[in-house]
Amino acid sequence: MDLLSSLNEAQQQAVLHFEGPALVVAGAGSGKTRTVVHRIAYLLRERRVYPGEILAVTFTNKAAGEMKERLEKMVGGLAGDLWVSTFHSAALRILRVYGEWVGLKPGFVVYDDDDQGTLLKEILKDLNLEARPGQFRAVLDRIKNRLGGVGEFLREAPDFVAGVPKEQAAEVFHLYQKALRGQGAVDFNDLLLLAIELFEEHPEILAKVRQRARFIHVDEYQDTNPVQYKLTRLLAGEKPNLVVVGDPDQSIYGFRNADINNILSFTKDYPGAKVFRLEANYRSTAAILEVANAVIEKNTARLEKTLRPVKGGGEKVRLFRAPNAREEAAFVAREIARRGSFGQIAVLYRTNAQSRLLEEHLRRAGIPARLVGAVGFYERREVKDLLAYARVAVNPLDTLSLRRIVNTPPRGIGASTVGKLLEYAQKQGISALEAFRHAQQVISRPQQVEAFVRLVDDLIEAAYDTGPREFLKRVLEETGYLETLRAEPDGEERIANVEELLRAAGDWEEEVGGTLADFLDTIALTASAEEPAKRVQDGKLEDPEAGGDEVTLMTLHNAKGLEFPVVFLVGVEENLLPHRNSLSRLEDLEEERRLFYVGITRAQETLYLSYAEEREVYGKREYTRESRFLADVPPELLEEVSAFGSAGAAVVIRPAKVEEKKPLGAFKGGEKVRHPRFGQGTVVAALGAEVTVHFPSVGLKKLAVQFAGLERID
DNA sequence: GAATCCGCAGTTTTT
DNA sequence: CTGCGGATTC
Repeated sequence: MDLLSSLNEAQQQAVLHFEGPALVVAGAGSGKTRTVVHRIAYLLRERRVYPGEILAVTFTNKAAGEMKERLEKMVGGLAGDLWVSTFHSAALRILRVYGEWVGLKPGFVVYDDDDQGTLLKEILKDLNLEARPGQFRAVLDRIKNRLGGVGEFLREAPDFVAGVPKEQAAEVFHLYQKALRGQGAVDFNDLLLLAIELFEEHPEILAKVRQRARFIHVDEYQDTNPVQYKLTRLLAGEKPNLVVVGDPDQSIYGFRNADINNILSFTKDYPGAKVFRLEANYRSTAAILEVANAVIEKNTARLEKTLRPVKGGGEKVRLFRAPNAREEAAFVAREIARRGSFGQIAVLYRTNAQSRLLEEHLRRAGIPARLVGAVGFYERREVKDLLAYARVAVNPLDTLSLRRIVNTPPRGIGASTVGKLLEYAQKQGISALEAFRHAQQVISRPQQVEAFVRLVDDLIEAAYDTGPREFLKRVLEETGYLETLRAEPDGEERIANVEELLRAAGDWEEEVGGTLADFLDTIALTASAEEPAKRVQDGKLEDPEAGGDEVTLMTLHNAKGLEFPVVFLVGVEENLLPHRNSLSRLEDLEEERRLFYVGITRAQETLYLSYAEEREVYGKREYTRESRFLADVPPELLEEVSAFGSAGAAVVIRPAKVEEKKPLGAFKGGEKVRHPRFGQGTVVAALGAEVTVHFPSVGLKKLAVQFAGLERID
């Protein structure tokens, strides 16, 4: 297959880039992944680069999987040796090999946000600090995500953070780190920080890894944080063959310390970097793109870029003003019912809390829907309980997990017993499990604890030679956990979740394979958005692949990178989009605007915007008004619809003819044409009455369709 | 030690 | 409104 012929001029240029740094500014729907995949194939085929020298970093495991799949299709078996991974997975993989060089214990586990929160809460409680754990986690993340560490934090933070003096916050941070390491655990941020530490202290290891990453691609570069930036720099080295791909207009993870400046100043950070701009948009109609462009133009933190439609014309954007959130949801359900073909439709919102009403109305209307990434599957209590058994078996030092399972299901080992045993552990300087072994010296009725220790020892033994599925089944058998669940109010659903976990474990064994410890690693690095989606119809978890014709519900953040023929973007109102917590700072407001932009650019054909003038927040009624961002939508591209009308179909209040404001003529991107003077060429983009054509003879030309006298060649 | 009840805080987004 | 933690009761 020809690597270039199916690409437009800008994409080709990017693909042909060989050595040195390059920035690919890839607008929404501009064929970004395609370009990266083709470039890798080009390196392999035309430049004779070994697959074992190429690293591609993506933002999610899902994206990594998709890229790998596409590469396999293009280059076949060679793809097996490529390194395609997220930052975190890559770091973990390195630390599994070299972790001991930076003080990690062999079986260390990765704590997720939940565990991080639990640990933090305990420390705060021990110190009698009245701080909000939620806020405190943000502080912790900040310290860990911005390189400067505690020193910088103490220098630059205000005197009080999360309700406590910053010196005390720093103390909590130290205790937290100590507790983590003490039980052989690392958190998400540690993965990257320790990788950096490893590289800086052991240049020989860095040199080795660099061999494996002579050509580096970083996708979604606009979402990298300072730590990831540093890691990239280290890997790229003195002579960086580094291609970063991204779109500052889609930078929406600032709250997680992603720094949009990483992409904005790439050409300064990497002198001599080439810049390629992918602006031809293959996804959306001209109308939708014009709206998107008009909205994002208002931002200041940008790289100049305008999306150019390949598709023509299109319907106007529809706006529905609902008297309240209930009516808004009802409108969405009615419109969807009217349209049919649910699989093409997505409903996007700013906050997860908004999904509830929508779910309810869709269910009532009998519309099948799937909820992406809401209540994390791996965050459910019953799932975490079972996995805690696995974690203890793999890493007996994991006290957090040990405490979780010690009385789950209830086996007569209550809080006071555990308290005594932990105190003993502390005093003796031994691990919690060791203290459990000495139960008869500590408590008066040690039988239950002794039985529990036997169970744990059995499981530790089993963990050596048992796959995840069988291991989990064994836990169920030996603990009688299922029976306990059955007695609970929503036991049936919980049991279904347990079954789903077993199924997931079985699938993993088939598709990936490995030890129980590997399985835990996979789970730790899987984001909720990548999990099996939740079916709204029956409330149970099912295989997302199994379904087909379902409406997709998700947050704007989760929608990045996806596209749908029909998109409903709901809650376009003040305090929600932009969110109330983002109103005071300009940077935050701009990020909210980018979120709006991301939402708009998900739509291929039809875009609905809606908001509610009244909405219940925490059961309290609140009044709101339309989002300030709506003012930036060109009025002539907006069409207001009403809920009233026969059969409940949306009725256009101000019917305006859907004029083809920018007729595209007959040309489409990729088509071959002949020009009277320039000869044969390929259409790169068609924007309104103007087409951009690449001619081998003279390069890129912008031509007016009307006058150019272009002829299509078949 | 376990079960039940009450009060209050929390929801912005997540690798 | 929900879910969690703490207090109260069995």
